[in-house]
Amino acid sequence: MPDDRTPNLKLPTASDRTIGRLSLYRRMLNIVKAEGRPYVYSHQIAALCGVTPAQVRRDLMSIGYSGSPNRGYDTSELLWSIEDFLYDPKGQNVALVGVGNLGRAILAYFTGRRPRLSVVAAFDNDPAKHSRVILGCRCYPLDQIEPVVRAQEIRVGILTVPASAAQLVAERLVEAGVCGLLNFAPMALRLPLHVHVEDIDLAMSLEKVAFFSRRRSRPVAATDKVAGS
Amino acid sequence: MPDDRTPNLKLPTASDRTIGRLSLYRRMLNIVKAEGRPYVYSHQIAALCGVTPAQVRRDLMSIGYSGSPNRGYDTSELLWSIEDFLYDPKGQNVALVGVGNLGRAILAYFTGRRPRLSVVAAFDNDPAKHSRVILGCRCYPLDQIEPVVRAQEIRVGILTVPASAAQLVAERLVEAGVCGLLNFAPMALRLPLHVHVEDIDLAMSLEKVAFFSRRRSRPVAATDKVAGS
DNA sequence: GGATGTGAATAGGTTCACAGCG
DNA sequence: CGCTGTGAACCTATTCACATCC
Repeated sequence: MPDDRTPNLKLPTASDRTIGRLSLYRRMLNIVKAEGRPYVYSHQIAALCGVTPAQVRRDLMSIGYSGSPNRGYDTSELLWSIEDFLYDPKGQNVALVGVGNLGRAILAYFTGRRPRLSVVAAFDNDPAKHSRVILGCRCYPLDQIEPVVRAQEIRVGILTVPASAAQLVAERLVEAGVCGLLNFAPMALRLPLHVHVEDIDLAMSLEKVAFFSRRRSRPVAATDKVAGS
Repeated sequence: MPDDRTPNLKLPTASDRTIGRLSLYRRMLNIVKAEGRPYVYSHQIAALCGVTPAQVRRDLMSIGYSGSPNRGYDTSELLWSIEDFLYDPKGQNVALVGVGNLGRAILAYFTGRRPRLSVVAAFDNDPAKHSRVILGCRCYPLDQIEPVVRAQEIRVGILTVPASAAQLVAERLVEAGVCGLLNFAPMALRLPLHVHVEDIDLAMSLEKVAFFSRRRSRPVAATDKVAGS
């Protein structure tokens, strides 16, 4: 029995994959805009992102933005439209747990880069790191997760702790109000359904590449076809 | 017109997703084995990996390993079977290009960890890093890519360079014989079809998490359901 | 003419459900 | 019984193809 008391405003429903590509389009549109081009066609976006033009149009359909049949999409308007869809107008605070090699690299990668989504707190159980500011980010002991996450209204967490600690730390974050996790620990987290987990498994990815590199035929001719649309 | 001169041995065909999960199963089976359990059921593997039992059986089917209906799978045999399928018996050498924060973290992550798949060379255009051994890995200037990759028969590359350099570096690697790339640069690489590229886009992943964390309803009751099979 | 927007067709991956077996 | 192996159903994502518009 479908619930038809859905609000009138047709809230767009985009799949996981679509969200990822929208993030990509956004980045590429920034480049297009920087080049001073006021309009783009779907096939141009597609080429930049390595997808098909139909895919681009389908994705843009899902956020309800329409282009003009003969000029394509208005670069600035489309960019604004995607940002409006993807981002929280107030911005979102992020916490990172596990300030090891990977944690530091991730911190460096995100620090100061994006205003709408900033890593505002780091946690580690190494006392040598506490109270220090690492890459523009205050570092706290693990038992400060609860108060800090609550105080800064952090809803997104990045997990760069060893697999053995991941489940426990994740639960603490969720307990404190986090409902989205970017998990680098090679472990399947068991968490409440309302929490969205995105896994990045470096070892798995490398093994996949290694596997498929073995399967690929060696280059046959000097003039190989080129991948992408 | 299908080519039916396929060799008789039914070479297993596994999809991209399946390869990723096999890598996961392998890791979990190592744990199961370390616990001294000689047999596992598909539902146990499934629980450890956060997938469904049917999925596990399907995946194992694709590598042609069979279990026993009442004891499940022989842990050691299955482990061996997966490793035999995933890994090159001779081992594979890997090169990393871009020894920045992320590059170093990745190096630290993989160094000495896995015998069948080792990062044996790093490249960077910062002269301060040349000829040094960073995390057990010799660092060369970029113009040494060709000779080093050829000499060590490297077929897999890890790209941790800025987006602006990614395409060029990737082409050089491929030119030297690389046919699998783990790409951390936020850019769609345009490469010959025989090259397998696995993209890890950190910014995109974080944006996805942030997006879905906004959509998720806050916890309603104290006793939430738990995700996973 | 060449673009967009979109229903319909296709491809691909996951789950169901059940036969078969120990 | 409860497990495995697997055809078939299902569901999701992508692509095709074409009506439509400037």
